Amino acid sequence: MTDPLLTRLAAPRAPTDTHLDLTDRLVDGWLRVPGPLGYLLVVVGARGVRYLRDAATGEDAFREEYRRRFARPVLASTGRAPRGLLPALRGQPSRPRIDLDDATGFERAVLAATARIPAGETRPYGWVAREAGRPRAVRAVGTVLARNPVPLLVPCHRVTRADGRLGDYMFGAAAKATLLRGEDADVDGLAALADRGVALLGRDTTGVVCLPSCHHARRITDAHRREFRSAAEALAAGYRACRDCRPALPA
DNA sequence: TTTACGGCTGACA
DNA sequence: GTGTCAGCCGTAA
Repeated sequence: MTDPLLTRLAAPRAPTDTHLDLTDRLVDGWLRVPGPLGYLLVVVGARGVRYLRDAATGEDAFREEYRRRFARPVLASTGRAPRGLLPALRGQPSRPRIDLDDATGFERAVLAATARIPAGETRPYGWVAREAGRPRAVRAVGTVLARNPVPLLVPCHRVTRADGRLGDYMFGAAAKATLLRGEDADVDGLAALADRGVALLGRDTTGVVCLPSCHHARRITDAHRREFRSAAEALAAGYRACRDCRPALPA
């Protein structure tokens, strides 16, 4: 019904980026900023953060990769980090502007769904696929997240395998665990549940079933916690899906 | 237009 | 418990 292009054209222009000088408004610029695991290289365009990678990549490789991927050059920025970027990288609830104009519709849907995963919680790839409106495109979700232009800002480290293992990560599986622990996720507890084949946790007083990392699940007392190995098992026991973490239950 | 390739998943040894 | 395989699907070349 509404043409996305028209929507964008009709949108009010972004406020002037006072932290950028004229050059930065014409050409994307990269800068080096501290991140949770070490320094990062970040490309900032006039519309927001466009690209972020580990500084260990090396500046030359970083610039080359950016040029190849976005078909445009990137210069060293003379500006400072845009508003909100540094706090967001420190884990504070800050939302720097992110420019995903080059992403496809599917990529944007995947990144948007991933961005909705609360800090300290995890969701399976299949959950992201469902939230993105392509429930069977699980593998494709992995492909999108593997090339997430703005990791950390779009928290792809919170997307894990369906069996409870953490799965792979752009910066390495160990970094994924470190980041999650830094958000106070109970990585070891979740792994222990997964090892026992527990896929969902229910609260018998409410009949609501959650993904194990859901903040509601963490508050279930031992006396009222009910463990389920599958969604079908929870459904058969009369439980309904938590409205926050939205585990997939068969219809 | 076609093909190959994954940060996956579920089923079955 | 672990290993393998086929199926899945959006992208890039």
